[in-house]
Amino acid sequence: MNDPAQLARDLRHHYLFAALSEGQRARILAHVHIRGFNAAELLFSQGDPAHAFFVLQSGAVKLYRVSADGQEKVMRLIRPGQSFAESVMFMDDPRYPVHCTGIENGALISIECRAFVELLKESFDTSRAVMAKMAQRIQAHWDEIEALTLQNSRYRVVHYLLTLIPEGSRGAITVTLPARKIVIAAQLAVTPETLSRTLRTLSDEELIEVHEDVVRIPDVGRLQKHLH
Amino acid sequence: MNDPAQLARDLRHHYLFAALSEGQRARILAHVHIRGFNAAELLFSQGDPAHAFFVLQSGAVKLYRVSADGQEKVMRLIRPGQSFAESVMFMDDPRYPVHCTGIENGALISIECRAFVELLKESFDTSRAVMAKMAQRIQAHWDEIEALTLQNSRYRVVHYLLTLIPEGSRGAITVTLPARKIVIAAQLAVTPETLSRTLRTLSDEELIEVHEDVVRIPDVGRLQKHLH
DNA sequence: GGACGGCCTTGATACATATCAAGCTTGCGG
DNA sequence: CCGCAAGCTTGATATGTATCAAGGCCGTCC
Repeated sequence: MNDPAQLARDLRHHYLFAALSEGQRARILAHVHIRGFNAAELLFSQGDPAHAFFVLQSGAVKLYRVSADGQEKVMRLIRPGQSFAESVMFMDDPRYPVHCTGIENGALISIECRAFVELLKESFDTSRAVMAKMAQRIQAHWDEIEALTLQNSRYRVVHYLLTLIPEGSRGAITVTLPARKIVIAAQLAVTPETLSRTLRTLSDEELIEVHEDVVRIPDVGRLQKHLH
Repeated sequence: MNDPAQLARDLRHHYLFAALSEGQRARILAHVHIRGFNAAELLFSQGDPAHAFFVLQSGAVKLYRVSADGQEKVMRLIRPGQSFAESVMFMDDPRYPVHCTGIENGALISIECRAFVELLKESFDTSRAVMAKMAQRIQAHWDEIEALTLQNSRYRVVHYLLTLIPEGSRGAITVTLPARKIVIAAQLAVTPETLSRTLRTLSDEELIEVHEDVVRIPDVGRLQKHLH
């Protein structure tokens, strides 16, 4: 897992590195590190000075904020292959804007901001890839703000389930929840109780069947129509 | 207002154009256009194909989404000098992710995406400026998502008032609301009634004084302490 | 193997904010 | 000058979701 050659192979097809030449890739690898982490391990805190951004190699982490009274809002759930905190590359006083904690044992790849920005100067295609990714995130944020303000908790739960299914699925499909329900609830900005009740209601309406963390959707089209 | 030389002067110090050479600036100006608009005029709709992004020259516009039952959420209120929709430059199927409508008569500068991306290829400093701006927006979105999920309406109103005052102000200060209260309420994701009641409560507590669209804050520090 | 502590569910209740409704003010058009 | 629509405020009521509370299940640790 800590093998540099393996790491190079892992990153070769990642959007952040795909457009680089062999030489560039070799150069940046000197500034790429990997570390293991455990479930529940705090990886960084909101406000910490930020000199690197990340790609998750394995396991899972959550990015979240906490209110004064301890309530938690999960901003993103990160799964292997996903990158996060690229934005800190472009800040004047770079600090992580969220907390990051492991939710499953895994390994995290860190990329030094300064070195990667140097690469961006040389590789417009990489810059464009970064900008495209940031544009996607902005879109996703707007969708989330809309869901939080214009839609109710049922909509958010249904919508979330639909995001878990592969692109363009029809008919019956089974998905596995990517984290414990408490974490999913914190991502959807509802209490665990409300999530539980919403899933029960959807089950009673025979729109879904829930067994532990496995959700069967007998008819994707019908569920979509129930987005309210 | 439609004078190209004036337009060139307007844009020279804008972050999107500041890093360009004279030649580059001249070239992009052929792909920059300006148009007037009226209050309440629809400038584009969510889902429209997008070939340009914008800088507001004068007046004001709102970027917003609408729910199935007609409820409106203002995503951003744009004032002169501010740019918006830069993200569409980097989309595969570029479409505006929000509606845009004038709220005061004004003029809008549009910049053709294709031409600007060509410039980005040549000017890393401009690319970096765009990326920095996108990073700022992502930060702002996270702050907004936090405010919507972890904080109540009173917090959002107080926080909003504090964003209106100049950086680092202390003591007494007077601000003018940048739009009608209905629009502000739609931005804060509360009803006009709730906004009205919240402002009244704050007045009763002598944290603010409201006269029409002018808000006097006798003690900024005291208001900040009341963020809850 | 038993006890403890999370996680999840379900029920009862509380509360923040929306909704509905009415009245006031202001600006504009006839 | 009057009437009317739009914006804003204030009051009464409704409602969605949180909170509080209890119980069941399961995995882990002594």
